[in-house]
Amino acid sequence: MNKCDQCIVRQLSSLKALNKDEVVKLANSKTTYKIKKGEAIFEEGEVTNGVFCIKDGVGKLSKLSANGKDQIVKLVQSGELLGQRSMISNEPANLSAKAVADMEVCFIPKTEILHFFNNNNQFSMNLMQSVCEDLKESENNKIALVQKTVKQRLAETLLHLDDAFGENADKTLKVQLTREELAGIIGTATESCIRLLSDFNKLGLIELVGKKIMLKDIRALKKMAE
Amino acid sequence: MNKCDQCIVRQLSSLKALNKDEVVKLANSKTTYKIKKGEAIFEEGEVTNGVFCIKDGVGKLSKLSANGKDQIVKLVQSGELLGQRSMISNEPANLSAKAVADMEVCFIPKTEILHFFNNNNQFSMNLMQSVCEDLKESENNKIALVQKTVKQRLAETLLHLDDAFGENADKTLKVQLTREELAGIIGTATESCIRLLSDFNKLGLIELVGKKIMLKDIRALKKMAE
DNA sequence: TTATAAAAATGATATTTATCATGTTATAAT
DNA sequence: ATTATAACATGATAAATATCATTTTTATAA
Repeated sequence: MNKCDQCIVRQLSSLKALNKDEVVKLANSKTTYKIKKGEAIFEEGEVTNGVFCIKDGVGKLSKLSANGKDQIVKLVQSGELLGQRSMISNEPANLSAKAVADMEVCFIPKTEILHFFNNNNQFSMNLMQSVCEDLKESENNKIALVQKTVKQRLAETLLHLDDAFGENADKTLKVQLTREELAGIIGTATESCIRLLSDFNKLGLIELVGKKIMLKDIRALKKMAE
Repeated sequence: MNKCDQCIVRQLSSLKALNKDEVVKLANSKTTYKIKKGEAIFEEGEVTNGVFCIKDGVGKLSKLSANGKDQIVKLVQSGELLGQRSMISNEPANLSAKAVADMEVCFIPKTEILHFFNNNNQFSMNLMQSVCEDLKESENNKIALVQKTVKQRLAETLLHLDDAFGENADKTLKVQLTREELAGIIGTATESCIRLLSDFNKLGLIELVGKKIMLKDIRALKKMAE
């Protein structure tokens, strides 16, 4: 009957622990809206007062550095929750969330989430595990960033994008990032990123179809990444 | 009466939310032991089945990389809990924990912690916030690692060590890391780390007292770090 | 105390990566 | 369609950092 019940976020996120009554409460308190590519869901430093469910699209969590570069911390996609950390820590957002592709999101007020957290052990456990998962990912990602060369990081990131977001019918990567954004993920200068993509192209590891990227030799990319 | 009640970990960590009865339960289930400098509390991949309270000493959380370097993710000190993440995620440890200085730790079995988690909302909230804090730190640290030069990272790290662990009577840093460990924190080659310390020394930013490090010009170090 | 190993230090050099300059191609607005 | 703008691309060069070699110093064990 109500829409939240069938929502992908409800199926994939911590919200799967909610019972029928709780889902009804959820559906009544949420607000849905659309975010165009390039627009922000929230900005670093903003008080969000709730979490965002990503129903559709792809977003990036990033932080602007002193030198003006936008470091991308994580890409998020449909099914995921956003803003859990700052809600729980009672702090303004540490990162900005912006749409990389057109998005549809729902906002759930903090009071609602905290109510579930305090009354549904499975939900609080799920939420906890999701933050723990983020922490583990962040730590491992950090190690990779420091210990691998830019070339290795690029190979690794391309494989991850393929794996996490899939491919279009023409075999190109579904998430379409600008070279600047890709550079922001691997933590390098845009020119360096472009140059390496060219190299990969010449080596037959990938194929550049306009701005799109097609992975041609996964095995070689994997070897390069490790 | 019981020792856990007055313990520094009980005062500083999530455990502060426990009531008297719970602390008694805690005291009865814990086991205390000592870890000598260099020894491991647990290793990457190990199933820990509980958390560790750090009563005394300093430890490092690190991960061995393919090229044989030990990347240090975080230093931990008395008052902190260790192994929360893998316990909650139900996974083997993602990182190794080793003593940088002689340590005294208590082990608390998982069943105990989970019981508190499910029956004490304040405790679960505290635990949650502590993981969230770790996540935020990890993300910010990651950004710093990628966007700052090795020189900036070294300056930043020295300031952080001074701030978080304090100084000896002779004004040298209290945590005594080898140059290799320091390099492992800032993510660089040991030689590069040593070379920069020499430079800092010549510039009057720090003074090298044997293997110990004394910060001489905090203001200049801060300027260098940003 | 002496032998031995580990840690720290420094030089020479190679490699990686960033920066600046400039050109090209694609995209969007008029 | 035409112009303006942003994204992509590539060359030349500089700067940062790693690697390898060697020496000095410090710690540790026989």
